[in-house]
Amino acid sequence: MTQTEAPTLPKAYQPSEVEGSIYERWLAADVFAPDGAGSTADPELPAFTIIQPPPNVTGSLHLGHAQRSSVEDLMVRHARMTGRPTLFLPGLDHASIAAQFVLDRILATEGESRQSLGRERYLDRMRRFVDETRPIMLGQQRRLGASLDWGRLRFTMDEVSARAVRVAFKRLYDDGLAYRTEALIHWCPGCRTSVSDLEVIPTEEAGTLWTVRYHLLDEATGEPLPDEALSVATTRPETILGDTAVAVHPDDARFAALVGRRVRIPFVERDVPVIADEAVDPAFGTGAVKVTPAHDATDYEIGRRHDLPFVNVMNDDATISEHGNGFAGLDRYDARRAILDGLRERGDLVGERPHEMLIGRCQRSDDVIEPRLKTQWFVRVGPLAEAALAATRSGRTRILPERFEKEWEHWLTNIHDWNVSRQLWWGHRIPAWYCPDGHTTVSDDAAGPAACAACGRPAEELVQEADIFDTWFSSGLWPFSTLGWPDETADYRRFYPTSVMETGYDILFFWVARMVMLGIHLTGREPFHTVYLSGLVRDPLGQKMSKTKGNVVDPLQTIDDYGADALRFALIDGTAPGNDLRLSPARLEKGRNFANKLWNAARFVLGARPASIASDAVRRAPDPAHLGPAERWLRSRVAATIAAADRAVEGYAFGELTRLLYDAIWSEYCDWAIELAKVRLADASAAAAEREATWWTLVEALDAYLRLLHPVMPFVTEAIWESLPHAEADPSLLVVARWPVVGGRDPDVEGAVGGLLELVRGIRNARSEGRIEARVALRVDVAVPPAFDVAFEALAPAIERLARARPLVRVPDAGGLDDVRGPGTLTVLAAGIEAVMAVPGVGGSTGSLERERLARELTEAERLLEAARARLTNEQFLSRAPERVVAGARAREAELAEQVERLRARLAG
RNA sequence: GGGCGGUUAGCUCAGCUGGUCAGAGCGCCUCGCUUACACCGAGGAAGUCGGAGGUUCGAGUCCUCCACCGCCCACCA
Repeated sequence: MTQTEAPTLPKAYQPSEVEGSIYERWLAADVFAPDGAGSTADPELPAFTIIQPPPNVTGSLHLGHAQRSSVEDLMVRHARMTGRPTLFLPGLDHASIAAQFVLDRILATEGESRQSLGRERYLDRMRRFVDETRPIMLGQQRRLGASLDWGRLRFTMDEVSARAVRVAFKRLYDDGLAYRTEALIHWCPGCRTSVSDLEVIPTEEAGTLWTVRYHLLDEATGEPLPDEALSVATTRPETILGDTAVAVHPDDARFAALVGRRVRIPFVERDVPVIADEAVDPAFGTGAVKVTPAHDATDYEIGRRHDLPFVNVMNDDATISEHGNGFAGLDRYDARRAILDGLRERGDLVGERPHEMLIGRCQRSDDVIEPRLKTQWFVRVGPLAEAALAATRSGRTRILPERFEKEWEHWLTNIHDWNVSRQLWWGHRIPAWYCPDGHTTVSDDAAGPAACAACGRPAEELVQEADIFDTWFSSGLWPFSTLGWPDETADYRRFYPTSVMETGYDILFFWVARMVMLGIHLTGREPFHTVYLSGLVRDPLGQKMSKTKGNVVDPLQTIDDYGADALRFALIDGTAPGNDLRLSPARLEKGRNFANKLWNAARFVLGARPASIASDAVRRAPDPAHLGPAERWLRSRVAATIAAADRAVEGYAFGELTRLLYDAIWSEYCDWAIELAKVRLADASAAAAEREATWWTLVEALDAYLRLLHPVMPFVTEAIWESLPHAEADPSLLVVARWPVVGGRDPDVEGAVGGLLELVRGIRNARSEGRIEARVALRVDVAVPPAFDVAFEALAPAIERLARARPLVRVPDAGGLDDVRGPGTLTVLAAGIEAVMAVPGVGGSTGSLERERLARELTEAERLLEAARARLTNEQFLSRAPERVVAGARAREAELAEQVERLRARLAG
């Protein structure tokens, strides 16, 4: 008996049947935590910490999460296998505005609302809600196989984060980097809160540009002159109610005489000055601009320069305020219509034309944003941005792909102060207290300050700020707040600064920039050394996935259909950092098929175990004394693959990593190594030691490939590894096994065996072109050059089988082939090996076929040879190209020359 | 109005610092003897690497310009 019993593994890999239990086994073994019971980390090695964007607590897993988690998990699994202590910390973000948006919609279906519940009841409701949604996201990450350290699960609204937020804010305040002031902010009437610059999406829309006449005042009487007026252009007539000046360019001769005079603003009957300001573009509209300092950014600046009054004409709900006289209470757009009607009646609406413009819309609600004057907390970002820029410029923080560093530069050099106040409820309340005398006390004490810091009034008389922080404020502390900061905890000392921050490029500014700015200021160190930006996952047509388009792919369904490994593979294979990815069924199928291929290769190997090796044998290296050329070839190729995989991982070239493993496993291991091994394993005449060496070589290579592929496809590799013999030093789970070490290469063997494989390919090719039935074995005579001698002798049986060349006859040299060459033969040339295949039954008809084929090959070879010679006759090339390149070219030339010579001889003969 | 990216086989995309890099998967065409795998095997056809210049001994790979497509940033009312 040479074979053991058939393996019990099913014929096709069934991800759904193994993934769940494997994840459970990892958890039970406690291998994800750097200090877990099953960890095999070497505490002497530097820690590797990866920062994952904490998903929204109320969300569910989408492909963006899946992609990021796949990449993050790849990195952390690789690091773990190298023996480094790794930290991959799971977390959830309270996502204040997004969460409120979700809850408000639910409340609406229940006939309730934020307002009807009130702050406390609303927050209670929210806490219950997130308790329900929390497990969803966490469970989904497990389905993907993310090796997160669940024991360190954190939430941006937990007490540790809350404390970090308070301490961070107080530090900023004490350092003069947080201040409260009345300023123009972006107001979203739909969300009833201010939003940051980044949350305003400029949207192209067809608007209208109206031209309005403002009547100049009679300088003597102070009354408006019916016939003397100044025309201004506006796209927002309702802001007329807040106008406190009209501005013209200082050099504009048309209006020079009017500067200093006054006009009357209609409806509010306010008299305002005509002023000169550089900000006015004389070429646009009428050249004169109405100035509404409380509702427009440019006007705000003009207002500050000229000390104009700021009249706020809009309420929180975008209705006109009490300053809008007769229009008070009207919705902004109703007011617009009413004002236009009024202007028409007065005869002061003198122009109206369509106007393409950019309107700011709320990222969340899509409502039109209104610039408004409001008292808010701001973070002074100038010095923080400087430090963040210094981090990237010095290389202490690196952004991948590098091109994003330019955007980073541009954004940080033009950054405005960050409005951190939100008029929402779900979030961290700003720890500022106001006393009746107008003093502000910022405290990092959970209980609040004991007294006003300025006047000592007791706590009872102080009122806490009602606003909460922008959700990104707490997210910005994530790399260190999760490690216990501001305390110098063991985790903080061990894992901070972190290693890699991975996220989508769409939140580079929202989040990454804030983490770097806050991290440097608060901890004195860059929070991570590398920012790896992923591209966005799109649908097969390249469109962004969105619920409204209905093209959203549910990762869980995909995992059900294809397996988590296939999804992970699909999200990584063939991608480059920062490049978007179109996810199609074809990509998923490639991943699934790959997993299946690997599975079946393993089934073969397990089933091919020589009977002389016990089923529970401890893995050992193949006996060098019994290695044949095929085995040496495989070991050398594995070494090459490990080296290439190392390079890919070091270069964050994960798309390259999968490509190369796919090739190595499918096109080398399965297509050739296994096929070669089959022959030797089945050879009853071979010594048991030889069969064992062959098998152990297969096992060794498979083991290495499983390790290399594990970070990408953790489930199927773990499942296979479980059945494979392990070495004494191996742990029982692949997840904590060691990343393979590059072994020695053997160029001679790679060349010799590679040449023979090419011969097989050549024979197959000739058979195919000769339309020879697959089942027919043909005699092949081969002239084997000395370099292939040993390999040929050992692999002749394999060549017979793989090329269906039977008998395979060796002749002393190429000349010997002439004896067998004839009308019924085909000639094959491969890597310096020449063979003649007999084609019985075809008879003389091979002649034209043969000539045709050889002529084609000759033409191609001559073309290449000509090009090679052209290079070598070029003086410039010889003198300027490096030695290595010239030598390569010479070798190439010689090789081609020989090939051409042979082909010519064959054609002549 | 600035800035960035993309344009490589029918489709989706790799090609790192210029010298076997013209590749992969899918699709297509032929054929399937061989108990690991039809989620498979063997063979094949298919691209003047968007266009035009330039640098270089040598350019998908660097520079300039142009054409489409996409993205980011921007206070023209």
